Amino acid sequence: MAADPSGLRARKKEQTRIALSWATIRLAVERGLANVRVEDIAAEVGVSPRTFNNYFASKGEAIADRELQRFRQFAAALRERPADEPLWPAITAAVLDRYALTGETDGGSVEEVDETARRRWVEGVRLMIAEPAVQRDLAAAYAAAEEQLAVAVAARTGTDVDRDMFPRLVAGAVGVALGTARQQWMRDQSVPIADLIVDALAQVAGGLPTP
Amino acid sequence: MAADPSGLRARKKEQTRIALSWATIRLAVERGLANVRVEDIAAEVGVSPRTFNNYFASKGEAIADRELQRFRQFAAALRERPADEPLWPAITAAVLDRYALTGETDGGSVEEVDETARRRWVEGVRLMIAEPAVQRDLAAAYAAAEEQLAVAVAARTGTDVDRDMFPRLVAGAVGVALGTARQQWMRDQSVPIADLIVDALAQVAGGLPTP
DNA sequence: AGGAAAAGTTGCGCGACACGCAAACTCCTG
DNA sequence: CAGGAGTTTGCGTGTCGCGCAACTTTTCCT
Repeated sequence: MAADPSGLRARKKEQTRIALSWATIRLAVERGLANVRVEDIAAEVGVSPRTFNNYFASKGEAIADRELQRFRQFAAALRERPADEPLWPAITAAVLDRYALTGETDGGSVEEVDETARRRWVEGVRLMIAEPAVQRDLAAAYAAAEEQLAVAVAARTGTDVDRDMFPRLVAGAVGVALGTARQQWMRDQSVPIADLIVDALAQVAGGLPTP
Repeated sequence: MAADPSGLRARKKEQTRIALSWATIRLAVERGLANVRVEDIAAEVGVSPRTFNNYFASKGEAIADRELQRFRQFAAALRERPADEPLWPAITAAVLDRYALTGETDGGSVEEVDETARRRWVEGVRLMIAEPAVQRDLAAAYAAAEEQLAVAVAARTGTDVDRDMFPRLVAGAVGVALGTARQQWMRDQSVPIADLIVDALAQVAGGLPTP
């Protein structure tokens, strides 16, 4: 479904999925989620309102989808790391590879935007994230993604997803680390997010020692 | 709001809140969430449908509320642990105190229920939890509760919730541990949940070493 | 104690949403 | 190029979520 380049068809589908997701985010950031109707999003993408619900069950889900995809890509990246690499270095590398370096900040073109616009955007995102509905779906998306990550971890460590808590604990811990890093970054963008991620992962991997 | 025995009023309020929550859970477990309307829940508790939404914004939120309260109680318990106790032992003790020992299994009376009924209940819960809507609100509830826990951890370790990632990482890790333990227990009830919790917390506190 | 104020509940109503269903349309396969 | 699987779309419907404005109950102040 996600990485399925089978037909030209699936590509188109994935394209509208992404378009819908971005449109939702953009509008929500600009006007606030409450002032965005499904109708608007559909119009923005040039598709029927009914179709929106074919892809997403709610606006929140559409918003969370980008984050979900990133997390999934990262899980996939982990799977393709050399098998003999120790777990935590592999995770860190995979995260930095697929998660932090993508320079996607906006709906399409990246480029340099003037500073005030960037601030406005970040603030908008902060407000959007604060929205209860978004929190819900975002959290759920993380949970779903962690499932996949847990499988990857299990494969790598020779543990069993159904019997051992280990893979799920690792997946969950990674999710927490990434989420916390993101949160921290939104609060203060003076430190690069990659550094925060590395730091958070290190703390988790180190057993959260009291500083 | 939660632990506010100020007036006789708040008590009553908390009572209906709990009643609504349990009623929602019970009905959802029995018939499946989709077959429970707000109207039914309200009727069960003897209150107006409109009132349900005064307490909860959705059925999912009502369901998640019990778990949220437990988590909050646990955060409170942590706050009252001796300040010189090391972090992780304090957390473990607080969890076992407030989280695992409450013998609440059903809407009210505990007692011994016959085995098949218990299994039916657990299975019902499993299905309920699997419901996307419930997953959403449950995850959100955890996130909210972790916020409080983070504050407690910060106070105990002399860190700052706004500047250090540490307290949030710890809170998140604890949440993951509890969630994973609960999940594991639902899959196989042969191991007491308290043991699973202790195990999960120990793994997290130990830096998730590959077994 | 008594009455005003604060807090909670209820009924009404509306805008929006989630989703089933079936028809129209599009792309793939042989 | 024709059959069929996969998608989009319009329509209809059952619920929601919540604002608003009475109405009732508790609390507080003098």
